[in-house]
Parts: sequence; C-alpha cells; structure tokens
Amino acid sequence: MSEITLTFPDGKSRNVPAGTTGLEVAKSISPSLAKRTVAMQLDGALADLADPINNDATINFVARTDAAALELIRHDAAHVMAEAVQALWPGTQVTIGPVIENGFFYDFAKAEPFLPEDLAKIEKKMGEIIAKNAPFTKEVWSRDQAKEHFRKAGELFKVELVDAIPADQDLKIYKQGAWLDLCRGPHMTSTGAIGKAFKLTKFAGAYWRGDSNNPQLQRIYGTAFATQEELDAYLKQIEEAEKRDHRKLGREMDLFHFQEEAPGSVFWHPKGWTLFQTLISYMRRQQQKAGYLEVNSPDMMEKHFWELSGHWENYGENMFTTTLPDERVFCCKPMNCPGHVQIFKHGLKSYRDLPLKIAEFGKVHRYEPSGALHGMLRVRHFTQDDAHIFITENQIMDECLKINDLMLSIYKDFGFEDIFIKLSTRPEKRVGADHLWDKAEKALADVLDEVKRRSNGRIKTALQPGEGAFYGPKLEYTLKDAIGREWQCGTTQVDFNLAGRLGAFYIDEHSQKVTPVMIHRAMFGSLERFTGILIENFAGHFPLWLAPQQVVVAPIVSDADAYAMEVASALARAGLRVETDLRNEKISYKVREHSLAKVPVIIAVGKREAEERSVSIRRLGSEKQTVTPLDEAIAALADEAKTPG
RNA sequence: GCCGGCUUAGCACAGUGGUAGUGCACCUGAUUUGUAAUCAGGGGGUCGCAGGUUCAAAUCCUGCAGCCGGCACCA
Repeated sequence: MSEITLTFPDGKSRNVPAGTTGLEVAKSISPSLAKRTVAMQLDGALADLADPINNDATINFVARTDAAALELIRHDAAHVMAEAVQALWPGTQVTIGPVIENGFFYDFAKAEPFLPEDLAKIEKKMGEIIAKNAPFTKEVWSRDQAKEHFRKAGELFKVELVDAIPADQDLKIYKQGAWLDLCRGPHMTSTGAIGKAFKLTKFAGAYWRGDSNNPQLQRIYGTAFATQEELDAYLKQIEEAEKRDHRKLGREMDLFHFQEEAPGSVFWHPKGWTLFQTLISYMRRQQQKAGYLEVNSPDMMEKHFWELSGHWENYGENMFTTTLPDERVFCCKPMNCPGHVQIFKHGLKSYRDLPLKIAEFGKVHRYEPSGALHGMLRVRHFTQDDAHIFITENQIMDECLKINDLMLSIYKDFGFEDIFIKLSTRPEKRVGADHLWDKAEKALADVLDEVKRRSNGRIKTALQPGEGAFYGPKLEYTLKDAIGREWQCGTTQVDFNLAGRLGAFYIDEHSQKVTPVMIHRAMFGSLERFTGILIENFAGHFPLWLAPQQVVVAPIVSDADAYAMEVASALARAGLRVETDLRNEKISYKVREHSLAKVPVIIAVGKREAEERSVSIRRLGSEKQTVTPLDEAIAALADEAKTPG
C-alpha cells in the first residue's frame, strides 16, 4: 500500500498508509487528542474526522472550541433542529439548512405555521437530541437510491435537490442516530459536540430557492456558539444594536415621524430637517468644488415622456401616476436622469462642454413593495444627491475615478473608511444593444480594477451578475458602520443608452453629432437612508457639526438667566445651533434631559460663571465638567462645529 | 407582494366577555436649586379602521390598513 505524508501545524510530518482516517491519525498521536477532536482540516479545508486521507496534506485537528469549529457547530445545530422539528411535527418536509453569518437557518415545508411558543419546544427537543450524542456518520448513495428514499419519505424538495447535484459530485448522506439528511458536510463527530450554547431566534417565510414564483417555506433562524459566554455576548450585541435603531432614536430625538396615511414617507421635524439640510449643504459644497452644476427638474412629467426614456416599460410598476382633470396621465419621477437629459439638450453642446456635470438634490417617488418599507432605510419618497455626467466615450475611466475619489473622501468625512464596491452587470430586463453593454461593463470593470489597485487592497470588491440598472451596469459602494453592519450608499452607473433614446447629442471635433455617454452617480444615495445610517452609526451621538442642536445653555439659578441668554446669543452669533433652558428646575434635572436628548454640549452657568464670565461645559457621554472663559469656549466650539472639507 | 406576529393616552406597557389602568411625559401650584429624575395636585384614550357574534366586546370572528421580523424586491 502506498504511503502519504501528513504535515502538522508545528511543521513536523509523518508518513501513513494512504486511506488512513483522520481519527486513526489522531488516535495514533494520543487518545486525548482523538477524544477532543471533532473534525480536521486538510490543506485548510474542513473535513470529517472519519474521512480517509488519500493524498499528501497538511493536517490540523479541530477541537470544538477552535474558531474553525464554529461553522460546524452551527451546521450540526441546523441538522439537529431539523430532526427536532420532524420529531415534533411528523410529515414536515426539510429542505435546506445552511450556516450563515452569525448563525444558521433551516427551511421547512409544513402546512400549519409555526407558533411563537414552538421555538422553545424545538430548543428543548434539540437539547434532548444533543444529549443523546449520536455520532454523525457519512454514506455515499447513488442518485437512484437517494431519490427512492426521499420519494418514499415524502421529501419532495430533497428529491429536487438530488437532481440538482452535479453528476461529478458524490451524493452524501449524513446520519445522526436514526435521522438522516442529504448534505455536503462536513460534520463533527457527534451531536454532543454542539453543546448547549445555541438559541433559536426567529421565524420567517422564505421562498424555495429564493424565487418568489416558488412555494413559500417556513424558515427558522438560530445561532450557536462553542460557549455560553460567547452566545450571551452575541445576544447582548444584538440588544445594543436595537438601541441604535434609527426609528427609535428618531422618535426619542424628535427628528421625524411616519404615519399611516403616508406609508414610506418621512415627516421631517425641525431637528431632523436641520440635520438633513446640514448634509445637503455639505454635499453642495463638495460638488461645487468638484465642478458640478446644480439644477432642479420637474417632479412630474407626462407619461409618454417616460415611455420614451424606457422607464415606463422597465420601471413602470414602481412609478406613481396621476390622471389630471384634462385626462393627461403624469408620472412622479422615480429618477432624475431623463430631466437632466432635457437640460443637457437645451442649447447645442460641443465636445468642448464635456464633461458636463449636472447635479440635483432631487426628490424621487418609487412605489416600493409594502413589505420592503423599513423606517428611513427604505422609503417611497426620497431625496437623492443625484448627478449625471455627460461625457465622451474615452472620458469614462477618468470621470469614474474622479467620482471614486470624491466618494471615498466624503465617506471619510463621516468616519466611514471600510468600503466595499460591487460591480453589477446587465439584468435580464434592460434597454440597449449588447455590444454597448459589453463596452459599459468593460469600462466599469477596468475602473474597479484601478480603484482596487490604487487602494493597495484596502478596498474589497465583488461581482453581482445581473444586478445592474436597466440602462447600464453599476458600481455599488457599500460602507461598514461603527458596529460592523454594511449599508449600500453610493452608486456609479455607466449608461450608453438613455441619452440616445432621448435624442441628446453633442457636436464632436469633426462637426458630427455624437451621442454622449452618461454617468449616473449618487454618493449619499438617498439622503433619507444616509440620515438613518448616520443615526445608527453614531447611536444618535452626532459629531458637533452634524448635531441638530449643538449646545444648550442652562442656568443653575434664575439669577443667571440673563447671563445664560447672553452666552447663548454669543454662541448663535458664532454660528452654533444653541438653545437655552431657563426652566425652574434643578441643574441635574436639566443635565439628565439634555443628555437623553443627546445634545452634544451642555453649558451650565451659575452665579460664579456669570461673575467671572466663564462657562461650565459638560460633553455628552462624559461626566467631566470643564470651566472655561466664555470667549475661549465660543472659539473652540465654533471651530469644532465647522463642516469638514 | 408573500409568510408569521403586533396595533390600548405623547412614549413604554398592563389589562382574554361585565361601563379602561400603571410609569414617564404634559398642565397647575410650591420649590432658586452646582451637573442624569424636588414635592403636591390635575387633565388626557369612542382600545388602528370597518363589519359581525353576544344581553354585554379592548377581549371572540371576518375584512382592511399600518407597523415589526424575515423572504422577494431595492437607494
């Protein structure tokens, strides 16, 4: 029998007969190693410990507390959950149950819906199954055998899965006691290795194979960790994230509200609107510096115009329409691009005018599916920091890179430096010839390569086939917030179609009419969404320049009222957003209220401060008080409150 | 849009067939107070909307809407 060489993490190696299993190797080293090992990694890839090893490899034995075991714990927990569900509700079909970020799920086909109290029942049954500590064993079945088995068992989704497995792959069946599942593996040695640190978190409906044309299954989400401490820490983290929810903070901080009569539409309150306007003036300044020209285009235009642009055909189901008394049908704009093309078309353009950058803080209306609405993060009326750049074909790379630089510098001003860019290519439903799509996609792919190269690998990228806009492919900028969640904000789209459809052209250096290429781009994306993201990112504790109310001046005794008002008006003259709190309350009461309202700077003034013309400053999140001369305080706060850039 | 859940005072919640409650907030009065809740008194809800069952509905049933958690869709 031939021998193979196994190399261990410490660099040592040993020769064993080909076909020796991981378990045998572990046992040969020490019984205790074999006992605590739940799986192995061969050349870094997880494998069943019982697998025979047939080739030279580096081998690493995985204990259940190793980081590498986490996905196995979760995957095994998903199997155990499926067994538990079938034990409790015979006749339920199992489908798929993968590990996902932070946990796992399993989708079931069951006639009756799960009830809220079922989670606890399933958890209990899972505990029993885990306690039995049945070994996971693997068998390779033939297609026919597997289909026969699942058909008899009434597992029709599994039959479909068997058919979907490529012919060159083994069809693996994993057994845990009497229960079995089709699965690509690997698994740990036995169910007991899952441990007790698992929790089922929620139910959801989910379409079979993620397609809304398919039947809907019932999904149960759960998570599992090696230790209870890690599970508790995770649950705590979820709780903390909930405290940042922009819907909750928006209400508490009196920024905005929603109501039934306008689903998906924001009622901006004064403080929220101040924040919104602060963002707009910041962006306006950035765009002015970058050579954009700001415009404004109509919110409603006649339907035939949207037919011409292709929106009616490709985006019509998302559009709000209204029939006027004269029976003409108008559409609320879901995008600003066609309007900007009209502005471009007004007056003959020369190649010398390009690139022409037209920007608008345009409010667009999109009829989003009711189930998609989510606070400010998904609304039906939102304001884009939109722009359309009209260029010649050979300006694409240069302009996209400029946009990229601007985008990154803007995100940096808000503290977002962890950026992820996705390239979305042609969707099925689209306008324009394929050779134009080829060019547009190639252009963006080149831009992406260049951006990645320039960032020295700091920026991560990905490809999303079929996810582009109907008129062109796009780069989507996703940023990571303070607690690691990702949000899609900016987008850059290269469009060879729309200008031509709407009859826009410029005169080139040979006096010929040429259709310009358009770049569609937004950086915040939606101001509403970006505001929501900022609220959650900062947990309401905005940096001074963004805070809707920057300072409150609170006298400690009414004798200091006059001085407090003087301080406040001096701050206001210095450009700060300041209010006074002259109420007849104790200073601790005022401090508490303004802290809860997340005002970044609380200035308390009593007789002492009035006499020496100073202020006592308390910053949000700190209990420290600093007494500073009034003039110094004003200068320092005004400086800190300056808009970046 | 789909699956499940929820909807009671400004906010957070209790109340599972017998004329609606608590805390905070709000209003009034007293208190002049040194950094996260001063005390006392008072007002406020046709229980999401529309039907139905019942002698009687916040409570049971049906429909609709909105919201929440996902799925699908997406800035």
